[in-house]
Amino acid sequence: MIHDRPTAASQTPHPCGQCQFYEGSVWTPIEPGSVSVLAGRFHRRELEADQVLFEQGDANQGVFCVSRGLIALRTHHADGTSTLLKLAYPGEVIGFRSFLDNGNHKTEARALIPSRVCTVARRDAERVVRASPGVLARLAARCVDEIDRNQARIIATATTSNKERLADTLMELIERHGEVDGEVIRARLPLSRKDLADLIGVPPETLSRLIGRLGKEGFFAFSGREVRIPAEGVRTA
Amino acid sequence: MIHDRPTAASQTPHPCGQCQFYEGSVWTPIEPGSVSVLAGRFHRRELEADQVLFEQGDANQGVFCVSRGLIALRTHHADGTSTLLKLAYPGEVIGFRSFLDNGNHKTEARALIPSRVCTVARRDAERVVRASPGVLARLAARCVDEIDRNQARIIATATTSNKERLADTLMELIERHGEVDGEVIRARLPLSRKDLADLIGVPPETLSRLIGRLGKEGFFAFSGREVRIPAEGVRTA
DNA sequence: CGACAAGTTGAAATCTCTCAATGCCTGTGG
DNA sequence: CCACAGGCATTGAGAGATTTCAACTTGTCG
Repeated sequence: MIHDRPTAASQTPHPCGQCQFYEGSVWTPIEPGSVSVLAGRFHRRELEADQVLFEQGDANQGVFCVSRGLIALRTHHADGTSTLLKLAYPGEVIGFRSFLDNGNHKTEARALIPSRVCTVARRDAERVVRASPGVLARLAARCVDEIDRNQARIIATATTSNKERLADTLMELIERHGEVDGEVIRARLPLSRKDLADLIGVPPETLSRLIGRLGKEGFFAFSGREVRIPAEGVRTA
Repeated sequence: MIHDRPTAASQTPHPCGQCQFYEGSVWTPIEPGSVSVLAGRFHRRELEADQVLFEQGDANQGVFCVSRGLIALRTHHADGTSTLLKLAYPGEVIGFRSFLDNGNHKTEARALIPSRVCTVARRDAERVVRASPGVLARLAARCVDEIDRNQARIIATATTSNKERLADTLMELIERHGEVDGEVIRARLPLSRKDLADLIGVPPETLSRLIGRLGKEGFFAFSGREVRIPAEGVRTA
């Protein structure tokens, strides 16, 4: 393969150049010749809340970067139930599992709130990866992150009670979605009770009771999808 | 980088050439020039039962392929408990997480039975990966396998009862370790009760009771580390 | 044989699940 | 404006499963 050498004249701007997550993106640095491949067929997509980006079982269409909003990755089981496997925040890459694997998506990706996603089509992504192995290395790094997260979840499930795990999950959500409001931090959870239950791994009734118990203990205060905690030493991204 | 072209005279035999898992190995195919790198510093190591290959927290020393036996990957928690995260059978690659991530091992690797492991030292592995991006792609594929396994475990924990999960785990173990003996399949489990309990995610006492219940139901018959099931349609690798 | 680890059993407390009923919220149609 | 359907969420109650701690048994290895 012949790599284009950058010249002042021929240089195409990197399509992710304006992205807030350009640093740390899997798409940079790459061979100059690949920039035009990316720039050409790069695609930005707006999703409304509840809109599906890809369905479980679909053939992989490419690699997606979340640039705004929040995407939920779920698997649906034969009996109609589903498990919420992951929340993908801005800066995260999704669809890379099936991209690397050349197979079908094992999860459904659905926007929880209005979101924006940048897509690199499969064929183009493959071309860029071939020319720029660094991209593959960075995708592998994302895999490693995913492995770490999943293992942390397995360990948490094995070693902590449901109530603790709910409290931990809430703290993570509050870090992301909370805002200081006087003496308290207030967060509007982006999840339905059902989804939150899936995340903890209990049925919704049990979640409801866990929330009731946590509320009674006083640290967390719930009202619908809103949670409040005292403002003390909690970093709110 | 200049790639050696293979010639009848200069060709070094691939060090994994004799390995039962040569096909499907992450180390093949590679650039001919990398073969001598591999061949030079390749290292084969025999482990006794219970011997440690690497400790949790150690810096990554390289990439390991299990060629015989069985390696357990565990994490140790602050409170002294531990979780058995994975059983690595012959043909599997371990240590790639920390290799890709350039970090420390998050798990301890310990032989459950006498085992053999082939090692490619970190520096050499890096060299080969740079010259042969295909290796990286194959490591990424192993990552994807790992992600799939972990997700399957998360889903199983969330959707099936402990008893079911124990039965499923036993069937997998029997597939690997069982031997047909007349009307029954007999397997000697390579795991202590404690490890088996870790794998299911319950304390040993609960495991003991689960085993008791499964035994009473009649399909499985236990005696110490041996399990027997009726021989019917079960593939025994 | 004896000591120590591993595994099992007992019993009470706690937690969770299931299923059914009720409450809450929202959007629609009269 | 109101009533009401439909979906989500909570609550109740009983059955079932799990945890914990302690006592006891079994197995193993010197």
